[in-house]
Amino acid sequence: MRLLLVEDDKDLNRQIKAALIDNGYVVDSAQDGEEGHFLGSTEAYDAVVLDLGLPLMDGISVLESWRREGHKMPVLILTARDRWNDKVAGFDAGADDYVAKPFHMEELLARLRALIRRAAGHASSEITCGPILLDTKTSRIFVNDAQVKLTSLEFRLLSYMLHQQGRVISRTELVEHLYDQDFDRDSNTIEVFVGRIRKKLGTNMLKTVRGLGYQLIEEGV
Amino acid sequence: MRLLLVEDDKDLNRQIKAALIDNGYVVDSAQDGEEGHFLGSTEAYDAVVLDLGLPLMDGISVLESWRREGHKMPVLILTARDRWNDKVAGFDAGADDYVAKPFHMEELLARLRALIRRAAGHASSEITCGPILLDTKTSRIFVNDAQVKLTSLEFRLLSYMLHQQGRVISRTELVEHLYDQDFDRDSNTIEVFVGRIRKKLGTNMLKTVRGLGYQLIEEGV
DNA sequence: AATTTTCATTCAGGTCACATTCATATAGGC
DNA sequence: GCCTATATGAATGTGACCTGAATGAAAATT
Repeated sequence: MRLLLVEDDKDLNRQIKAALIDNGYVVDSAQDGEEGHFLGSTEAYDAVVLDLGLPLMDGISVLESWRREGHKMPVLILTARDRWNDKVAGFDAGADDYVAKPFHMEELLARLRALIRRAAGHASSEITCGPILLDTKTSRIFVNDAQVKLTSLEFRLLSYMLHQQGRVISRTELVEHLYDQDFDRDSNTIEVFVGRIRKKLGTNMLKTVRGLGYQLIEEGV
Repeated sequence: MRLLLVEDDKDLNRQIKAALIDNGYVVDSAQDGEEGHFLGSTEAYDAVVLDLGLPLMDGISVLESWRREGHKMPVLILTARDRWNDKVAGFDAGADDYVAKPFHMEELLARLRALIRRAAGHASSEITCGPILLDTKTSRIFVNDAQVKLTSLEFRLLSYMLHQQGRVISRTELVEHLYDQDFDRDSNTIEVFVGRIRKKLGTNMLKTVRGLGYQLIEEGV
């Protein structure tokens, strides 16, 4: 999952970014409203963490601008506690959630998890696809109740496909969500990972759709 | 919009219910966990406001139970401020949002609006033509609920004809939509594809209009 | 009915996308 | 700092599927 973090406070930015990366997200970060707006408009993110008090361009304006341009990614707003009128403005500008500073990192992470899985259309924190089960709070994968041990990138790839299950996902989309911005896309790493995941899962649910990409689908045969 | 409110505090229950009704919602309310769980399991709600501290059955258990049963309606949790670990548990149980008591009614309403708005974006888009069904999300074709496996170009051709169903579509139009620009149009690939699709579908709904092209039409065998 | 045109069907190359394997680079843990 | 686990890129193999030609069937035109 690829996230955008827009926060001008350097320390806080670094701190949040580190926590997100620790939790397996791919993170781009911006330190002012204009850069944040630009990134959010041009790159594909699964969610955004957006501070409201920003230099150059206000957070609410950034958000309104995205929504006007048709970007629908979930946005979690970050701002000072007890400015609840800001919250109402934020929600009406199209925010999906709100966290008051100072906050516990666990809460931010929990809200992000909820946001991302809900954006994919899943209600509970466990995402299943046939015999495959992903527990999003512990980041573990099970097949028929037996845990499957995946490496970091294997997990991220499968996790993304579980969130998007059913859809046909192109290799470029996978690359965009697994790696940050620049990536030398001339190699066949995706194919290699798909191969390894298939072997570890022991099912043939991860299908290839020739010419288009891959598809995770619940179906025996 | 129909909402369920589960809150044991009588005053608060009445107060929230009144505010919701004022805002045009239809509201059912419950005063304990068991009643709340029963209503949420048996009735169809667009969203739920759920207190955590409840008699008879705890809020988290109610929520987990719903999710296990497959109910996907958005749930907003209500509980005492600064019990942030409750929030984490709530989100991981499948909550979509959280409001701390005491709260401003405007905030609750704003969050509910955001929740409902977001949940609305998940209508599955399917296109049908008689017994043929195209699930655009998963890019699959079904005939009488049996999946038909098509190759990439076969799929694109049929998909285009489904979108244009009823119209007579010339071979050149098909070629233009299947291939980019220049194509050595001296071969009979379209005819070959049409033949293959007809065989796979097993219906004769893909008619040929002599001299003009093809037409996908809903009409018995 | 004969001829011509248009469409259907079958089939065998040949290509390209994908799978697989391995060797090397890199990172992370102790 | 070493060692193991993991990521990466290249080489090679393999099969699916697109293509085009050849043949056959069905309309349409005479």
